[in-house]
Amino acid sequence: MPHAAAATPQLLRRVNAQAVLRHIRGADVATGTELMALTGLTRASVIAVCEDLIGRGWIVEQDQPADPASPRKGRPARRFAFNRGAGFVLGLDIGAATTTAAVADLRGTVIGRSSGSFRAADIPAQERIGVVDLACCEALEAAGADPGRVLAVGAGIAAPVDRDGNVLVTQRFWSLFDVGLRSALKELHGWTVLLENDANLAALGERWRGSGVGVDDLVVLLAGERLGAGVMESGRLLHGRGGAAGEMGYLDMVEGVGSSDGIAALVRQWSAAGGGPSAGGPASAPRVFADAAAGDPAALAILDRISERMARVIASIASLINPEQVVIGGAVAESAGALLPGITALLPRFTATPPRVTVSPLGDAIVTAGAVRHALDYVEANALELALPARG
Amino acid sequence: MPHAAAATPQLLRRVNAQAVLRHIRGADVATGTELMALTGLTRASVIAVCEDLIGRGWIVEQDQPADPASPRKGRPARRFAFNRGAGFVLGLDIGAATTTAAVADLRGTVIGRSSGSFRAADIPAQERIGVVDLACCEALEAAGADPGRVLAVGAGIAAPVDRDGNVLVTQRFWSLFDVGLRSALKELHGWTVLLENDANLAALGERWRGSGVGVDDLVVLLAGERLGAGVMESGRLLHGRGGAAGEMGYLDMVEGVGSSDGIAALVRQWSAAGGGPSAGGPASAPRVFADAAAGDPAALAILDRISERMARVIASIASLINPEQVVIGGAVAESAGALLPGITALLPRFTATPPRVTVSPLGDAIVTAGAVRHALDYVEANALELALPARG
DNA sequence: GGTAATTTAGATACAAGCTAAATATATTGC
DNA sequence: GCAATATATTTAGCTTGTATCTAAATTACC
Repeated sequence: MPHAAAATPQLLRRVNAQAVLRHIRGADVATGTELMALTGLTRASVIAVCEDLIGRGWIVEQDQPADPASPRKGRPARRFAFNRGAGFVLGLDIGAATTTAAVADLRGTVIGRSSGSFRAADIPAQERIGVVDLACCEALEAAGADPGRVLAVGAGIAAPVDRDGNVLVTQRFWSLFDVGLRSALKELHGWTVLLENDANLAALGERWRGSGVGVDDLVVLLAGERLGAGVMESGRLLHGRGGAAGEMGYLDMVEGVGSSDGIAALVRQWSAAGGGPSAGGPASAPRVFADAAAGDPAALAILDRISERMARVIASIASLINPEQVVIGGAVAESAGALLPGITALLPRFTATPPRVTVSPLGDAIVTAGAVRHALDYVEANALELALPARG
Repeated sequence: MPHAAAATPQLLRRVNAQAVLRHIRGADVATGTELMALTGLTRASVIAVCEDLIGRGWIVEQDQPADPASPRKGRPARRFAFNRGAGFVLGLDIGAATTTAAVADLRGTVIGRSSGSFRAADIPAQERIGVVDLACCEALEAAGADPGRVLAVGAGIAAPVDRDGNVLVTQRFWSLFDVGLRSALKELHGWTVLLENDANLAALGERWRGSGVGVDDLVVLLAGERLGAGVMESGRLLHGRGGAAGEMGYLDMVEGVGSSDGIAALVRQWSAAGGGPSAGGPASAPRVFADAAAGDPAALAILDRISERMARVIASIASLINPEQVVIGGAVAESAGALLPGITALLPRFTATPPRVTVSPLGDAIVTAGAVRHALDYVEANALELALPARG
């Protein structure tokens, strides 16, 4: 049996340092007195902790601001600021056809971005990894960030990933890809890669900087090339046994209707109508919506039909998970706004606990935003264990 | 802003005492050396912690066993044992028609049980509370347990309860009942009542002492008077925004089929066929199963139909939550065994991640078992904050 | 411009809890 | 009875915390 780590005095420092760091991170700059109030520690302890954190590189002591704007009495306080440039994180959105990499500082501000496309669907894993690596390096270059200062990489893929960040072997394609990707980036740059399902990352992103800020029970529908849901309950991502929570590809059949009438079909239909990423047909989404606004019965019927399907899916989620809010994101999001009133109106007919329904404002960046957040979560949780590379 | 409790040296003792107590609870009796190995602490600390726990009444020092069966060399070790009689917990199953109370010691062994019925559906809350209180007192009497030594009361009701143990005001009937129940039991006996949804408690019970032991991603379908699901993900109960997670009453409509064909109808149909609690019609469940076994086409058709409905419900859960196992419990459980092969065979057609499906072995006690576990969880989590009443 | 008031910083004394190492105690085996 | 063995207890020292007192730096005021 493994040791249950004994609580030694050092644990106290770690706990208190985490608390202090969390507050400084949230407040941009903090004084000892503020930290005393926030943490409940004495001044002596707060100062000791801050000195510790300065030594580790996580915070820096700021000069006194020469601004007469805030003239306060008494001896000026030492000002401790979060060192947002102590390192960087990468957020990756690895799709079937393209990959996007985003570089962010430790506050999550994106300071570099780059995309790359895969030449074909059946290229060898080595080439795929090369495209991803190139996107990462280009994004770092654009940000002026040293690859050696990347503390973690969050990566979203369109496959189930369990809560330990592993892809099931049964997912043959992604499995091979992943094994190679993770070890390749580790060997090339020494990076730690944290894999997650793309819909789960979308949920993280939406709760962080989307329309679900502060919502603990949140579901994000990521509809585009495929349909997946990222489910957060009590502020935590749900994975299920094999990471397949929210994989609704098969819901079609469950609905008891022919699969040609199900969700996947809905997305296809929508896409064919110009709402999806591969738009271009004569019946474009804008035209359908315009026609509907003008009162065209055929266009209205299409919208009604789509709204009802969406409402049924959301109601099914509401009955099982009871989220406070459901966000529609992904490629279909830009067209989804017009459907909201219809969906919202239908929901009470299908569920006793209808959630608020919104459309994601994050657009294409929904997965990379979540990937950045995922990497930051890891860095923040392990801050005191991670050694910051010395400033070059 | 509230103080984030500062980590003081006392926290160490609390953490280590919890760890030691947890191990002693699991091992029945432990020596200092064993605890050193399990916790990673030094002997001095382990002994100090144990002395502390003895003083608080949670553990007792056992006499040396005069058994030559285990003749060991060296100085005999002090033997610390969990004081399972330091207090008691109550587990309540509060149904629409009846209430059952179970008394258990701190190991969860049920040592007393009693039930009571409500005279009618519309009796005043005061009378309802009286029935519940009487069942509690009778169960305690049967167990020979002093009501003053009850440390917590877990109570399951057939309504949504949020993760703080509160019933939504919109649930008018249960809301009134609960407010009265909680304060009444507090005033009468000083008990702390922990409310939970009955299906959620069924999940706790099933993971504790049912067919889901050790399963972290578990769903329990509680089918009887109504249909509800208790969902555990990563070993935690899911509540959702208002505690309505798993309330599948409305799934009928979502399935896109007439509600007369849905789940509630399934349960009604099953019940009418004698599978439910209100059995008694001429077409009893045993007869249907017997006929089916004899090859009767009509009976076989009924079973097939029910199996397919069950499979669709479970598949819907599998697609959204991806549990490792689904347990069928409640009044229909006794008849459900015969359906398992059919359900299991159908599942792969409806979901890519079919869970293992089993039938609960807990019978009527499924909710009280979970209620006891719920109360024990509370007691164990707050052991060092709870003052044990002095031995009478 | 000196002085009081105010606010923060730093230093000292002490308490809680843990480790480590030396010493004491109780039992078995010969 | 004595060695071997396993456990218990004691003592010194480390880390981290609190509490309290004194020092420093700035503003406000006369």
